[in-house]
Amino acid sequence: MKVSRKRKTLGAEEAVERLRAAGLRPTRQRVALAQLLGDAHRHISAEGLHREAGKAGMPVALATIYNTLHQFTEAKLLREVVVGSGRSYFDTNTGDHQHFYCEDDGTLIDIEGNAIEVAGVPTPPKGMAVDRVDVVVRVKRS
Amino acid sequence: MKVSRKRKTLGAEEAVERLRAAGLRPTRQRVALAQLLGDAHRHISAEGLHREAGKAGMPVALATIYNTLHQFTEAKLLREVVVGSGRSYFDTNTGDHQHFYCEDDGTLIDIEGNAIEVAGVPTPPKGMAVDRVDVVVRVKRS
DNA sequence: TCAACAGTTTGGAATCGTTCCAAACTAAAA
DNA sequence: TTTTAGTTTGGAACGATTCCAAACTGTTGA
Repeated sequence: MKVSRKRKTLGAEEAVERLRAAGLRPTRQRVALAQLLGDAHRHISAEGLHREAGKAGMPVALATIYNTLHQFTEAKLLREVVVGSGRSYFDTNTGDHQHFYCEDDGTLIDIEGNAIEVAGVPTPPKGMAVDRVDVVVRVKRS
Repeated sequence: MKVSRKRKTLGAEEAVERLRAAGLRPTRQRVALAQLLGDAHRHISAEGLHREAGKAGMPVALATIYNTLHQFTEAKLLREVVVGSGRSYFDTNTGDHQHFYCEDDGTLIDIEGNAIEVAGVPTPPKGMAVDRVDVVVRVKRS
């Protein structure tokens, strides 16, 4: 039999709270998605979230999923992780951390930010400021 | 008036040489592309190389560009740099180095490998081996 | 309370970069 | 040469994402 692990979702009020705090109008769809994204640290794709919303009985148009994901990212509720062309993940962990990326199956695994360290980043070109330093440790089945 | 800087391309024999060394049959198209990629350190997209080949009077089908770019990458003649979904660059610099990525205009700038250093990469999950550590320093116009 | 408006959602079409395909071609081996 | 295995081609197909204009809905303030 299939073991189904319970996913910790947010309560509606809590979700509304977060949206307001981020300056986003708490629409039905945004609240639903905020609830689904919940509290746990997750790496999810637009397609995946779309499917989940459907299963959870609160279908949201794919276009809205994309809009929302980008708005959430803008509002620092999510962080976008780019690992390959055509493979974009959204990470509910917005804290300081990096990732292992398994090229074989496209899996992402967190690396705690206090474990890894990047030293020697040169001064950015004139008129530019560092926004973020992304580290992707590409691993392969050995 | 427009100043046109001369791009250093490879001689045909030199290109053939490289291809043979990499175990690739030196076809007309591969030689042309190897010549265009030349010696200088460049960051180029498939689309861009396709255009360049056309301008240089040796048009190559886009499908061939993709094939070739991947074969060259496989053969370590190029390195693929992923910075955003749907934006894949090929780097003629296959040595140890990392990149600045300007989110505003999609530009890549090299960071010498001996300047930057990543410490504290945890042991990869069981059965996995580190293939490469990619660092992308995202910068924005300030 | 409700009208009005600005912001949001929607499905479907459009676009983008990339890959696939089967037929035509070509470098290298025999 | 001929043969053959590897390569190239244009166009169709693809998956992910964005665009669009019409319908809808939080929010504001009368």
